[in-house]
Amino acid sequence: MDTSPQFEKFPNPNPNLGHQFPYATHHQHNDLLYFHDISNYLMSDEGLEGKALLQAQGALRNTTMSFSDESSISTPSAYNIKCGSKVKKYKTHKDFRFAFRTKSDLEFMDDGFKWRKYGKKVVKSSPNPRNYFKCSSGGCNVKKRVERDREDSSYVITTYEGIHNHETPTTPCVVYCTPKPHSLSHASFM
DNA sequence: CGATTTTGACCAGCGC
DNA sequence: GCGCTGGTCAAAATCG
Repeated sequence: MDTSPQFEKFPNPNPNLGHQFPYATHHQHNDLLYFHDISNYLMSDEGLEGKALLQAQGALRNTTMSFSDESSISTPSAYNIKCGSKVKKYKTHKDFRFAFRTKSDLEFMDDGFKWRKYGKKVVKSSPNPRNYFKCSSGGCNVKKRVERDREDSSYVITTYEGIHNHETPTTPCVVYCTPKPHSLSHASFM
């Protein structure tokens, strides 16, 4: 199952993959929303649109996402993430962070947005270097960090910080999926 | 030649 | 206050 499945294309007609994703939890210590098993569902090499990605992920089982200010969907004034029975409110888009873990040979996956790399750092918590990106769209302050899983370097951990205030520059949202045996190295996240 | 990446330096936060 | 650590800056190098 691990033989380069990320290029095996299974176009998903429905971006709201909700029930197919296992679950999401909050990281207790840094308030990070973690989508544990998205590694079962691999991203398109054509890109994944940001808000659609969030919405698809927000449709994870037991997880819903809503914008409290419906009049301003592109730059909502607040965000609510429901994860199981817990609801986390984010005051600003800058507060909003989430991470997911994806099995991939590719170091950096194309999510449909244009990113500018601004740093690379070897951190003590991992033998693999962490890469820092900013959205290169003017006025958009979304950042992401990309690093390989310290316990299994065939996985890439991507952390997004903030929500884009613009549309994706490329054609969005086809999610390819290949089931793989469950393995969760972040069991401590609850 | 402009955009992007690389990489060492710098800075801020935190614990001791 | 000091040292450690993670995050960011910015000049130089590289790329398209």
